[in-house]
Amino acid sequence: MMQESGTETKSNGSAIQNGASGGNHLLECSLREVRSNGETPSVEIGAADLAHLQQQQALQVARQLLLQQQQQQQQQQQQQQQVSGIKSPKRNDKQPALQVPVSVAMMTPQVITPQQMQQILQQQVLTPQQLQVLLQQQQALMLQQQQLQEFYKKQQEQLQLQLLQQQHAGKQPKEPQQQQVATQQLAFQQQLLQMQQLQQQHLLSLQRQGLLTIQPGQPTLPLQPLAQGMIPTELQQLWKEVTSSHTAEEAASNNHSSLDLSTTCVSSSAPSKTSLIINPHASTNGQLSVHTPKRESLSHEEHSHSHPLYGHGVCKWPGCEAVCEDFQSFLKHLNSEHALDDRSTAQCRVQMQVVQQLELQLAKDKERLQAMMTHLHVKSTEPKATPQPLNLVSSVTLSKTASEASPQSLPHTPTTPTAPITPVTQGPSVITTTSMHNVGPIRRRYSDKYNVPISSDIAQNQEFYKNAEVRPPFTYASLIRQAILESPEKQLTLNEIYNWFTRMFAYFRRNAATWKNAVRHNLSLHKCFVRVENVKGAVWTVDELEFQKRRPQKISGNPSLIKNIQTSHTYCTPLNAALQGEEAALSPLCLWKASMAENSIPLYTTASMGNPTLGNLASAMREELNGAMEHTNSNGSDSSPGRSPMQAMHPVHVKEEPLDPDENEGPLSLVTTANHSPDFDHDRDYEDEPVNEDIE
DNA sequence: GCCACCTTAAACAGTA
DNA sequence: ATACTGTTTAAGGTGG
Repeated sequence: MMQESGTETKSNGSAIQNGASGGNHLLECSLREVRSNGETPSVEIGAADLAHLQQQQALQVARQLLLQQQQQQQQQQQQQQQVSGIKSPKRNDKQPALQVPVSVAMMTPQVITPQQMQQILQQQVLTPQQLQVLLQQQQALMLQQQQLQEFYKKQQEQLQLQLLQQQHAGKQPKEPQQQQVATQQLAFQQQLLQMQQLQQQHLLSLQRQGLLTIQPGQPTLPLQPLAQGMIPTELQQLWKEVTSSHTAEEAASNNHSSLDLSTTCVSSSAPSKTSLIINPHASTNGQLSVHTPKRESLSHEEHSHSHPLYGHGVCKWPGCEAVCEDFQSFLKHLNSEHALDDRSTAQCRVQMQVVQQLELQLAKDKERLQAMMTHLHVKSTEPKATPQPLNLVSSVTLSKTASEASPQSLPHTPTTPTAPITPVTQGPSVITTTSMHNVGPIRRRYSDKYNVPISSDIAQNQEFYKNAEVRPPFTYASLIRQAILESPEKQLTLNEIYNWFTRMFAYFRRNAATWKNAVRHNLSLHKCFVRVENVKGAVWTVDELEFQKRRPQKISGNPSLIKNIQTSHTYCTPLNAALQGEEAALSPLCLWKASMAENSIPLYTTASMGNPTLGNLASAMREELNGAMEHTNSNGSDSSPGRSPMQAMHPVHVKEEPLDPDENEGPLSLVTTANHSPDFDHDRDYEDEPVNEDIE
């Protein structure tokens, strides 16, 4: 799955700036983690996930160990104190001369930085097991160092106390004792140095193995001076950035447990003065504001149903997962366990890093998409030297059915023309949005042969339509019919139809007045839609007979029918025609398939393969394409997943038995009668929803 | 260029 | 008065 080549090393320009120097060890760890992000190559999400998971597991174990060891250390220290008989309430500040200068680097666990870890991940040379081992090694090193640090600090403290006591006790000769302690500390420092060397060796060995590449300008070990504490304004800025993150990214990031690398750092250090000035409220609501970038003034209740940190009775704070029975207890938990402290702040930073990585990933995929589109555009236009628009869709000779698919929407879709919100959406959208090049007519019609059953298309591309503001390649009539048929009662009120549109298609969440008007217009115009007075008002049903009427007629009346008959069964489902009704519509998938088939464009197998969803999409496309090619001119059953067996039927006119159309789940009994053109009802042309689908 | 189909816009009426 | 529902007409775009 991990396909990143690691060639992308562009900096994301981390917003976090290096603080001057604050000496806050706690924040240092976390800050460093975050800052390293600046040079961090983006990593496939899959890899990141893996890393997060493994890190979390390792950290959990590490924390437990750390706790135990800390306790042991305390016991040891107590014993030592008892032996030396030293005790004093006061602390160090006073004896700078005796303080052993410990470099910041020494105080900072020099484990592999996230950045380095990412590099490793990017190399894709490690198996999950290897990663696990690495992580464990890192954790172990971290632990050791932490222990040493703890011990060292205590030693220093002890030294101070001794000195103080001696001072108080009179001017007795203190040299011996001091020297003793100093020696002790010296030895300890040496231990720390050894530890560092050990870690360095570890890193070097990794490097030698090619698992880790250290960037030239970057010091490996004593990592760059850690960012010290941040000033409030910086923190607030960070908060802003965090809370203004893209929704999709947030959703994604919420699913990622943070690296939580800072936790261990935090646990061992004293409270820092950098502790933020952001009030706890802000911190808790800060994430809420993700969706409602407003402020804390909003009551918790308002968010009770959408709090990003609460779901399924569990606290979603990275690495927490505490069970909270209700929202109130969750709030309690949030304010107590995740109040504004160093730890929470550090975790937040890590989360920021996660988000930034996701953003990078998104940017990369967008770029890739652009490149693909550019490439395909050139290919489809240049070689053929056809006046056809770059539009993939249009580049194919499409018949009217699918025709309207693209274009108009472009102007209509204000959102990024390039990128659908989700990766999944990108597939289809790519096709429909190719028009972003603004070349060619806005509207195109697709060939009937590419007809795809609306139901299967919608089912297959449901997520896409829900998330991408791409106009579905179906006529209003088809969509309305689909909405009605999907309902349990096979009948819907106008409002319910509206709701279906908005629920199923992101595109119809805008310009409501326009498309609602169109819906009403279609309901009134087409005979196939029957208004039925109900107890609670009027509902709309579909007269399948009427609906199916026209298609055959069309076919019969149109010279191109014959051709369509052959081709249509290739792509479309007769059943669809019968059951689903408008099969004429072209799904993005089909469009793409069609374009690829006709343009001899290699099957899409790469780009998004790293993404499961895209991978599925791609495979689905391949499947469809293959099916299309194989079944051309054959009545063979259509095996593509989205289609029902009926779809394989010959696309001739399907006649329904005199059954109540409304009760039909599909054309109950279908009788294929070779075209019966006779009854073409010209009066209501619109009823032929047949084939025109528009895509914007 | 014509025709058919579809979309969009708008006017209008009835009803809650 | 307003909003919603439903009908109808007109205009424009697109493909056959």
